Amino acid sequence: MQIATFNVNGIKARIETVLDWLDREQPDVALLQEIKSVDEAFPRAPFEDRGYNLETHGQKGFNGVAILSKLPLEDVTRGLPGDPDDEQARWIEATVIGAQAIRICGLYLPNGNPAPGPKYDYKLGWMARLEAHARDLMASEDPVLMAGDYNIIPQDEDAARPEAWAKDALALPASREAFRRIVHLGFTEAFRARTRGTGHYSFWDYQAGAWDRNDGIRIDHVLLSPQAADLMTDCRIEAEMRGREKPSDHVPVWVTLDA
DNA sequence: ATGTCGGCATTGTGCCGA
Repeated sequence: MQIATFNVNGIKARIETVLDWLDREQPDVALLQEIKSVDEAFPRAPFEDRGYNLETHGQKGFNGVAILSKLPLEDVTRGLPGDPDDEQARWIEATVIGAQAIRICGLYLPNGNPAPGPKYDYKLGWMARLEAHARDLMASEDPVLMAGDYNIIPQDEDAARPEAWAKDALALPASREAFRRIVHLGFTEAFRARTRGTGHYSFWDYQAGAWDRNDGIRIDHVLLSPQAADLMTDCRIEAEMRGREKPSDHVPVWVTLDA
């Protein structure tokens, strides 16, 4: 089973890019972030015509997540538990029914800039809720995958110019600590389980020729519970997508599971 | 630090978020 996470930066602006990608790469499951669309305005038809089941959790203008799946989806839930007053659309989860059932979670973690400030407080609060929910998911002992735009640079090696991000919400010590607390519940960070070293990025700013200079950061991650990690046979970043026509500022990250 | 982009409110362009 091939699963990809992809921050598309606006589904309406990116529709041709995303459809070309689906036709070429044929993921079984795709988790999309920053759809920037309400559910009623999401262009469902071209995805359903290609045989994808589609579940969205959108809002007007910002944020928004979606799950595409060629396999059946069951028990879909929307919104990260822990704060009924949180109106930002950043979490969706569903069970994908393949050779074995996998709980798949798509997330768009808050950016948090500027830090310090209320946006950073919201980020850390959201991560505390994520930790609590991840603990519950881990306790299920089912195969669980949590993937998306984490807006976290886990280590200095995950940035071309770490010094430029030292005071940014994506790399501050408190951000990294919150990410590690989640990983340390027992999750495997899929990419780093297979690839070491510098130079591996999933985001390049649109500004200042960041792609041309390979001035990137790695902020899109896949976390696997032990039961899911045991199924992983590959994980890769599709960096070449950043050089295509009308790219998102993020590229897809893929995992292959023997399921 | 800022060389860009998407969406919104809104009809020409400035603001916000990233």
